[in-house]
Amino acid sequence: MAHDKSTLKPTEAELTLLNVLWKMGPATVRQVHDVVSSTQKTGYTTVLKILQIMHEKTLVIRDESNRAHVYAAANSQTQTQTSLIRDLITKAFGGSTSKLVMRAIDDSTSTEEINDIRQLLNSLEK
Amino acid sequence: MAHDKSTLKPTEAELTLLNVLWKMGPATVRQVHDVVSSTQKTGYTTVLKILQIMHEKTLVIRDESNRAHVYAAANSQTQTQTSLIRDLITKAFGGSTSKLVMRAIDDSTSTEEINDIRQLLNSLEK
DNA sequence: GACAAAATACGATTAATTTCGTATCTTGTC
DNA sequence: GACAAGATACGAAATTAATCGTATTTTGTC
Repeated sequence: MAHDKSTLKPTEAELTLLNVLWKMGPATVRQVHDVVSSTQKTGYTTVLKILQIMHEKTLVIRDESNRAHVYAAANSQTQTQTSLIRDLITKAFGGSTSKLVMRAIDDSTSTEEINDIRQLLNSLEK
Repeated sequence: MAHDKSTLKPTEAELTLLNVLWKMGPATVRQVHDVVSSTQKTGYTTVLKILQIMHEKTLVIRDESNRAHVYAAANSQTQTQTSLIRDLITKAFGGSTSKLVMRAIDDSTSTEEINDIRQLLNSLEK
């Protein structure tokens, strides 16, 4: 089936690069590679190729005015997170947000996290 | 990198079949296919093959004592949901459960869901 | 303007996933 | 025990994802 462009889900490798771009802001291939390769052993041209593919998919935008192209995430981290979690809720939680939240919280969740969540709920109008 | 068997993440097609098995309990290929094909156009042997692959990966167990093998999910729905959500929290939310919960709840979340989540938080010991 | 450094483009390979056609096996019925 | 129905096994094609080597292009410096 053809994919809906607006809700295109990044692959794992793509998400890794998006995380770098969200953190650093617009960056060249070299800058992205420097960050990524500090954690994983990934070749420079691999990062380049994935960014090029992401550009075709419009997951990133590209400024070509300089020799080293500058890439930036096309969608905000928030938008992407929302899309990913909606997808998971649909496919693994029968569409129930509350079931997902129940599973998300477990013994390893810190008191701070729990309190943050409580505050969030308090701030809701509903 | 080699994959850790215990936290093996089902693919999308595999998750679809697991959802059926969790709902129906142990079932034959035919039974699973009947359910799946009511929603999607998927061939019988495709379902068979995926279940066989899942068996190799130990995502399902198989009772071969009858001619039509009976498949069952190897892990509970709860375990799998927990594993999927942990994975997403790590890869898309920088490890923060509260950030994930913030994104999970949006305008489309019903009052009932919100109240369920409130009750969950109230029932926590923390 | 030649050279070197450093960038992109391109193509090919490998691996994983999904799909399904065909072959084969099993078993109840006559 | 032959047949047919219906099951599994097997192999291969099609797709998507991930990787990287090599070729080519760009540009600052001498």
